[in-house]
Amino acid sequence: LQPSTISDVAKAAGVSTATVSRVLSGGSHVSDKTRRQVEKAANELGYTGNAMARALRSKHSGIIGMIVPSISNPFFTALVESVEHELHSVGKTLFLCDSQGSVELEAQRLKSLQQSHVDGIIISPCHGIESAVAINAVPLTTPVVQLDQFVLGTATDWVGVDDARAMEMLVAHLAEQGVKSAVFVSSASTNSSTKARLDGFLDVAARYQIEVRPEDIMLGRFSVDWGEEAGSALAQRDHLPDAIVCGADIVAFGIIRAFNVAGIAIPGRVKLTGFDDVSYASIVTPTLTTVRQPTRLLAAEAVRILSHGPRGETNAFAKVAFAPELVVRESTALN
Amino acid sequence: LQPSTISDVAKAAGVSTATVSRVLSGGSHVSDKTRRQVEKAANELGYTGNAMARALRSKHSGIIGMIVPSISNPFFTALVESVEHELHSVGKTLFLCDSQGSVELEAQRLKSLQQSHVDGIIISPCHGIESAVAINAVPLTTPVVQLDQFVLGTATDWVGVDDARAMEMLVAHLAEQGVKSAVFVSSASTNSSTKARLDGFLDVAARYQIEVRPEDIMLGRFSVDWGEEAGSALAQRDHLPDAIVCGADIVAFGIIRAFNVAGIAIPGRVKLTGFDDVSYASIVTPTLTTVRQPTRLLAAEAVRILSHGPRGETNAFAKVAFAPELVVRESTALN
DNA sequence: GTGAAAGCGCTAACAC
DNA sequence: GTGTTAGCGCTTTCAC
Repeated sequence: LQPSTISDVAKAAGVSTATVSRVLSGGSHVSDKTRRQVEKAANELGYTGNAMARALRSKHSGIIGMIVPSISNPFFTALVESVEHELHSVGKTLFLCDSQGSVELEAQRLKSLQQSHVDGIIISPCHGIESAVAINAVPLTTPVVQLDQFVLGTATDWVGVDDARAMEMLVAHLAEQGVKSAVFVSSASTNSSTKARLDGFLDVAARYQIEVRPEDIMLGRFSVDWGEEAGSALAQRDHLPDAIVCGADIVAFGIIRAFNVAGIAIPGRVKLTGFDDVSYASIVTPTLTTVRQPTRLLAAEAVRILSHGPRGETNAFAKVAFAPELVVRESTALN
Repeated sequence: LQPSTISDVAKAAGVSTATVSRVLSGGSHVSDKTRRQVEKAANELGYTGNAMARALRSKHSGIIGMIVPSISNPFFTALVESVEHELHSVGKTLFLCDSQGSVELEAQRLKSLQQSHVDGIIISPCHGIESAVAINAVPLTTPVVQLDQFVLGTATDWVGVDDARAMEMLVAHLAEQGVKSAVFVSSASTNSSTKARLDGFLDVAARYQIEVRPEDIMLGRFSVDWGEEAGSALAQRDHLPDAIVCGADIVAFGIIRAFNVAGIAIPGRVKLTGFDDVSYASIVTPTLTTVRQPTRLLAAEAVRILSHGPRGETNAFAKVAFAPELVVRESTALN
């Protein structure tokens, strides 16, 4: 009833445990005959191996830990799927953690990954500043790569998207559609993505002479609920802006919901844009104009970086920004 | 640079490793003085512990493995979140795997969990029949609970929702709205959820004298794409049914998309229902009438069952079916 | 090509 | 209360 061990197999095959180990792990320097004996014995005993014992001894577990702020945000879901897929193709497995947007939980997860001696960590930090302590507490022996957000005052590789470029494309498109004033709705500006997108937005808006007043910058959380809240507030206003630019698709979904209730037509009265191009962006009504993050590429690059193992002291950290892609849909159509 | 071990701490605190172990794990039978010494030493050395060594020795890892067919299906996302939350509250951690709807991948994941010697497995099987071999291959020492779907010919606990009851509520509601004919769109009937829902649907439809012809049962996959495909096919028909009943919300989303394109009004021309009540059900247009699965309760029960540890040979397996809840929204409104 | 032996870091008996 | 000892199941020198 107890799972069989390597020595059970050794005994059954009439060889030493060392030989069994050799056969089972790549198996160089073993005669074909012993190999077959061992494989037969292993099969008959239903030997599966003990990953912990192996990891304890060999110092690597084949496990990559990943921490995201919210698995229910479809952007992160897609990211996780891509990472999982990518890891699988290099024979590694994923240990997924959700920090629920909490710095404390995030620190806890990070520590737990550390204790599990994972071979590397991919983290989408939940806070652009406060996540620093936890991230810096990870020993340098464990390679870490930040995905999406980059935390100030940390020293790790980073993979993300070129936010400035994305806003450039988005705002240029809006200007083309005749937009003269816009509102920006996103998470708190302590989020590095929001910060970069907001900076880019303001910059490009100014260049296109699109009006953005101080009260037109509405910062809350990356959630449908916050979008809905902001949307309701906007619906109360005496006059609406020409466009609403959101820092994430899920925020835009909230706006759609609020405007549905308020009876405000999109894109008729207001144009709307998102960010990420999650799958639901093409399902909601109206379908959402947004900027696509190349999640496959992001994931592949993050995994590639981790595979290089712990880095030397000297070489600089990688900062890889992928080009986003503008996806025009109904929510910014001309009236 | 190397992470410090228990013997480093022992040395620093001037005690034996056994004492350090006692302090660090609950710590009964230690004097306050030594406890403080040990804690001080551990802190100064930044001791974190090695989960693998502990698990190897103590025979339990504190890790629960979970396998779902598709993490991007928001129903499973919600389930995962709930399970994660529930596990966290009992001090366990989650090892999440995505089988991508593939029986082979599922078997592989299951084996990998087994090798990792997880304390228990929560699985939403991807196939109502073919998943059996892999599930039955799990040693009886590892408690397994099936969530959502139940695989024929397996002997484990199960937690899910009362599908028959759900269809009863749904169809009764449709009948009330004057529906006289309906189409059923879901995954392949080898999926036990689809099977139960379809059986229930046909049963109740007959009772309410709602017409369902053989070609009105459209079985594909649990995905938005399949919904869209089925929706397009329906849109071509000479005359539409009064209602479309979907086996999952995401399938209904596909129908919405297809009907949007085809210019068929919901609920004006056709009424539409989903199943699960994922968060997007209240975001799409029209908002979706559906049946809510109590994911919190499902997760809590699954975790509760696992916490009881491996079961005795004698006692029967639990089959816990929670009551669903009808959620009426725009997609079934009277014209 | 194969075996013997020494641990990886930790916990659980068992002494004292 | 605390230390000593013996492994958990595996990999990896180092002999032969």
